[in-house]
Amino acid sequence: MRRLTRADVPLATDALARFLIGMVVVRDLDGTLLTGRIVETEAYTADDPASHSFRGPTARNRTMFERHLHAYVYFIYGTAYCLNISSEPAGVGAAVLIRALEPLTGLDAMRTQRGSAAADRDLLRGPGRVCRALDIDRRLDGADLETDARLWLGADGSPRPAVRSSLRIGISQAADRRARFYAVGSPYLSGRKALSPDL
DNA sequence: CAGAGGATCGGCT
DNA sequence: GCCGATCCTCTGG
Repeated sequence: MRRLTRADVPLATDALARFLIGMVVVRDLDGTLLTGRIVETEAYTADDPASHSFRGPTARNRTMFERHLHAYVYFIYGTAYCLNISSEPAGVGAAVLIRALEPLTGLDAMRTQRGSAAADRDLLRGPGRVCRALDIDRRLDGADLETDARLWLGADGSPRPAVRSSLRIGISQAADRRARFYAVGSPYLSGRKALSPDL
């Protein structure tokens, strides 16, 4: 598995969100590798009222303003963390939300983290589950994914899946933007089935 | 300083 | 499908 560098990936948010479908999230838990293939993302741009960055930098969202390939991790609903990858050059507040992964390796460790005997299909289906299973929380906020030992992105040379777009999930502002991207036909997607048609 | 609301999940109907 | 849990962050006074 080759580690992705900044030179490998698009700067622009929507292009990055699309590019990341098929890439691999690698979480190194003291030498145990938990990995999953990205099957679903959402783009949040600086001019998007639904984006945390829309009203400018704050203590919470500051890593959205880092240059691309930094981890932006935030806590939501008192119960869940969400993992994002910052996009765009430094100073522009934008990121890609990782919504779902197909589990590849370390499934037993993921179940331990989840604290349940979840089926493979449910281990990483949804942004909160991804963070629970991969032990991702605010400690990883701001991590540089090009150099950090704990969390990085990989390319394993597998064929690129077909990608389609849809409306985003759980959004009330700018709800009409088609900024969700998914691997067509993947059984590991979150959300209602109607949002992820195969054709 | 108080109040509202949120890029969710799991359990129940 | 709906509802509650749970708490951090931002906003306004």
